[in-house]
Amino acid sequence: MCAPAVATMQDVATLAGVSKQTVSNIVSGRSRVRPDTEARVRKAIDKLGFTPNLVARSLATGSTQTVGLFVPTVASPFYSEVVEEVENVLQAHGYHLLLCTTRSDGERARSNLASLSSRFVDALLIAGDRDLIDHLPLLNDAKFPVALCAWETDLPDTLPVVTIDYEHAGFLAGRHLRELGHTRAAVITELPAHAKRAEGFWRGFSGSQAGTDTGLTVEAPESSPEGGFTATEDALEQQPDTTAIFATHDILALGVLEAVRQCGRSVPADVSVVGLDDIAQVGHAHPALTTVAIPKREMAQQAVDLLLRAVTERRPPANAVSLLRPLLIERESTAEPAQRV
Amino acid sequence: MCAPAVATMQDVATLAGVSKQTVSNIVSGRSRVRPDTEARVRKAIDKLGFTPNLVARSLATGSTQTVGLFVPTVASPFYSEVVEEVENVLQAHGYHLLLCTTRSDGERARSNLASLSSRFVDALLIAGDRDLIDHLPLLNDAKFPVALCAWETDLPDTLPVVTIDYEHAGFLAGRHLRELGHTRAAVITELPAHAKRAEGFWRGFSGSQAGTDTGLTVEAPESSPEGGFTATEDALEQQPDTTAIFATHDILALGVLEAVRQCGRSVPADVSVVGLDDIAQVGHAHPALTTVAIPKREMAQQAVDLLLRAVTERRPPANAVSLLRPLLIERESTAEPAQRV
DNA sequence: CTGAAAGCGCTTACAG
DNA sequence: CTGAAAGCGCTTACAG
Repeated sequence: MCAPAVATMQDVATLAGVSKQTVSNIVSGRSRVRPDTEARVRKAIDKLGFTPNLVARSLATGSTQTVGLFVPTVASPFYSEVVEEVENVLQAHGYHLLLCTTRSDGERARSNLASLSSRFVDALLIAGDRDLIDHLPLLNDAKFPVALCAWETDLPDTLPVVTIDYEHAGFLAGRHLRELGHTRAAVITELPAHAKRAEGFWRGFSGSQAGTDTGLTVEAPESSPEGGFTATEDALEQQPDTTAIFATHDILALGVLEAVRQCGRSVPADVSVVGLDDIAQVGHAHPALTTVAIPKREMAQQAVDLLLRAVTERRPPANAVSLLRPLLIERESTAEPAQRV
Repeated sequence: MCAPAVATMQDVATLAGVSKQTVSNIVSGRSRVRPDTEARVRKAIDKLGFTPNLVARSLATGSTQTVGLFVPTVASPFYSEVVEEVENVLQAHGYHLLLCTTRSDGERARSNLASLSSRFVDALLIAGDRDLIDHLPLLNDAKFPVALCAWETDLPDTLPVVTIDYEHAGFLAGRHLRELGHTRAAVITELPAHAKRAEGFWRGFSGSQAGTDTGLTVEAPESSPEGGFTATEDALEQQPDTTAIFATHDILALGVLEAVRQCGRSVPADVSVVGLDDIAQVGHAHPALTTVAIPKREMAQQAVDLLLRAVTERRPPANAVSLLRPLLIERESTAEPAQRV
């Protein structure tokens, strides 16, 4: 069970009376072999319970069929969806996933990075910008392709990145609310992480009459429904005539919904609410949340493709930034503002 | 950047004018080396940007310093916490995490299992029982130690398992509600997965007078707050005098809280609610949820320790089942039943 | 304290 | 279609 005499290719070969190269050919399905020889070899494989040693194969081929993924955490709907999408794409290409969660711990990130940098993965994808940003230079002499995704602030210019046009995401939310007729909005946000989303929102919300004072921005004390709740209470107190709220993340929006209700107003009759991300649960919220969806699947797809292409073509990936366009999903939390009397 | 001439130990050795074994000794810090030699070698290492090839090392040592983890999904608070705990323990021991999410896809699980079974990981931990159960026999001739955790139904007897005493978890919830004075309860659950939790609950709730008809059990249509919501509406309709509800998972309990409120009753004044798991968010629910905490950290710790001990001692792990005791966390969602007039 | 040899288990050209 | 050789880049005894 543990390690007592594992069969090797050589064992199979001698049992079948052929050379180990023939066994290799059969196992990898690379070159044609006489049917009777193949049958003999397969029988020997079964008998010995032989399974090729992937480490030896990796050393010989120079490929581990594994890609590393760094995410800040997996305990958040956004990143857990990213992880699953990345794994899907990897799997489709026959690759495995080595996962590192950095947990807002720069030192931990650094040491993980260092230990992976030894040809242990064929490529590395880094999602989210919180923890690794200071250690990015380490990556400059990585021995495999590296790419960034879900990157919102401070794009480094030495690495390819596949991310979202977060400013446009905010813009879509703002334009939607303006088009519905809202004129007084509040943005519930996390700064500085979500600065672009907020900027985009105001650009979309003020429309042609840029610079107009059309509302206020409140920072959530934490990235959770509670954070959104508290910030919304603040916002509604400071600006009682608010009819539209944009939360820069769905997680926050969940708390916004609750706070609005708690203040005795209803969504969307009194206040419209828009989120951002489209995490699974907001479709079931009460009311179902209108949100700007982040195309995580496409992002994962594109990032992994980029990386794997570089791996198979043995060249560095093109150093480009690819910005995916988000999409507004209209559900039940937005409507025209009530006629004030 | 990609693969053009990576420095090897031999390169370092010739540059420093020593043999590669000396370099190996220095890199692995294994045996003492003359300070001036070491200095020369370190200089060569820096100059060449040498970093040892972990794959080659693995082939030579027979260890990849990687353990595989199977979970059904990472998009659930329970499993994402398990993943993070496992990674914590692994990291503390200098191991990496290879993650596979099975996504309720038996075939996917099987193929992942097959491809890992080739000495690619030093050990394998399987959490949750939904997807892999049919393929467990494959593991009997795995070439590395395997263990199960977070296993609730149908314990296989060929593999060691570290899990929770789920029946006791239910018992604690039931006893707590009985001790508060409740006599009419409802259990919101997922069957058959959570059967033990429900059984334990009724055992604890009925106390000495076993067999008494003290309430009803309703199955949630899905594993989500909405599932809990719907099931609670049913329960309250079928049994209007319910004063206590046990949800067999916190996720369900979130919906229970909402449904009770929606029905015009309040928690805990009219109805007490107890969950199970203690996922991060329920501490912030309104009201904060009383729940039976699953010691995930201890579970991860014990499972990984078991596995790594087997790895280092080169023997199969003891084939035992270890049942961790959950703990009742009293918060604000439970109280004595109101005096009915 | 340092070096020459053998080996980990595969694969990749290259001959027959 | 099959086999003998060399090599992937380390480490592990074993000599000096």
